Amino acid sequence: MSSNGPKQRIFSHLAEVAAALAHSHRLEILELIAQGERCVEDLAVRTGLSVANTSRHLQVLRRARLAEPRRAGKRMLYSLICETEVIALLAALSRVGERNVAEIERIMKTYFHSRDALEAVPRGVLLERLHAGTVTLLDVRPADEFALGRLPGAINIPLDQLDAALGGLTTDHTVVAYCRGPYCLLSFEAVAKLRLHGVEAYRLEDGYPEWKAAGLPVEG
Amino acid sequence: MSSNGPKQRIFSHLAEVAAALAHSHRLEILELIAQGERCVEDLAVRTGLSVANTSRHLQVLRRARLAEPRRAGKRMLYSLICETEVIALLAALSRVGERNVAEIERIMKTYFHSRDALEAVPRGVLLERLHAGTVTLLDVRPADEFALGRLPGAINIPLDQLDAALGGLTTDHTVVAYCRGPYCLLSFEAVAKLRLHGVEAYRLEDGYPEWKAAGLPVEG
DNA sequence: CATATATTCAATTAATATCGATAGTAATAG
DNA sequence: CTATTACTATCGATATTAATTGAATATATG
Repeated sequence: MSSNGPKQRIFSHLAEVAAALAHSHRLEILELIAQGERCVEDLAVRTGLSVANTSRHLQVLRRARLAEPRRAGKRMLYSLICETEVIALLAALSRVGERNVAEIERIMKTYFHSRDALEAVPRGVLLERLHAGTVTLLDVRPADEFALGRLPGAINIPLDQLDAALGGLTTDHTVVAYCRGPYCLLSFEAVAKLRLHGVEAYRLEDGYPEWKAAGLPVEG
Repeated sequence: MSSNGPKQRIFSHLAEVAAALAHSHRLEILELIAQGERCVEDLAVRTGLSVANTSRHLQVLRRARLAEPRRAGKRMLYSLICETEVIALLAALSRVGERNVAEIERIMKTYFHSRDALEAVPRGVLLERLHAGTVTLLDVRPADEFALGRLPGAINIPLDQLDAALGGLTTDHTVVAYCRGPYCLLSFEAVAKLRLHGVEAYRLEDGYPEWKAAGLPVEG
């Protein structure tokens, strides 16, 4: 805790919010609930953490007022509070991290042998092309996340079903793939697969939560 | 540290950046060096921390690549890296904190019995009124911070000299006061003093670093 | 070399993450 | 209505990590 001035006390409160972001598991949880509300066990399974640990992390997010549960029967469904602001904060963190921590760039480049090749389409460009009808919009997240909310007109082929679907896919259109957010790898891999099959494919820069936070229309 | 996927590793890096923000002393240090570069001892004096502790905190900021020193003789002068992004991150943190942590509002209201009365002037409005020449711009930070950089046309009367200066102050103009940033209390107190003396005074919302980060012109 | 300044070290204290077990709390089966 | 089931939260214990201080070390100046 703190001390004298009101300034110190305010900084302490802001520091608590930052502390809630200061753990990779919590960032992962935030990315997940940014897709839509999720119960504790669900989050535990997806993150590979124990339920007790997941619950503990959720309490931390709750105390920092970043996330909030509502009861639905036996479950507690967690979601972001003030989605727009929280997502903006995560985006600002990513931007600083990306610019400052060269390691992040390195990981991206190592893992995907050519991140540059997997060009990102900005939201504005996608909007135009959706209007013009010159693009197929592909959501490669798991089906249940798709069900919780999606970009308008998107079709859902989860990444693990993409290979199977590629056979029957007719592609006179360019494909734009999206997933959970800037560090979700699903869309990267999807674009790589699509290109191997000769499809002209691109990633949407950012993912569903950022789209929604930008006030753009969503379905679901 | 972490584990398997590249995603986990990226989140770990972002978490390190967040961890660097997760301490009130470091937030205070960041606010100070956002005014301009500062040596370690200087920061220690201003924050009331020991030099060793200040240095330690600066190393944390350095590792997170939020701040960076340059040598100047015997001193190491620290400043922000990528000012614009870092200030945007701090602003996003403040916005979430302010909206989510009701306590912050409460502190502001308790300390200043009427925060609302101390209306904040947005940057755009100030720009217009500066152009029109209908406003006196007052920088109430310490003289050395003023020397490091300031808004164009501002006059400097540090808060602790304001009472003395009030006698000789002729005020046919509205006064807009600014200081270090949204949680710096100097401008609040200045506006309160000015109003007691019958001057029509307002605070600039945010402070010098945010002005500079917005790409607006500065002097110095 | 003596001085001023900054960093690092060693040691203490405090906070956080994690796990396994236990204790709520709400739906539902009887 | 009660007992059971299915989740979630909390507690106690341990391991890890962070903050702070005072002393020691390093780095530049003159």
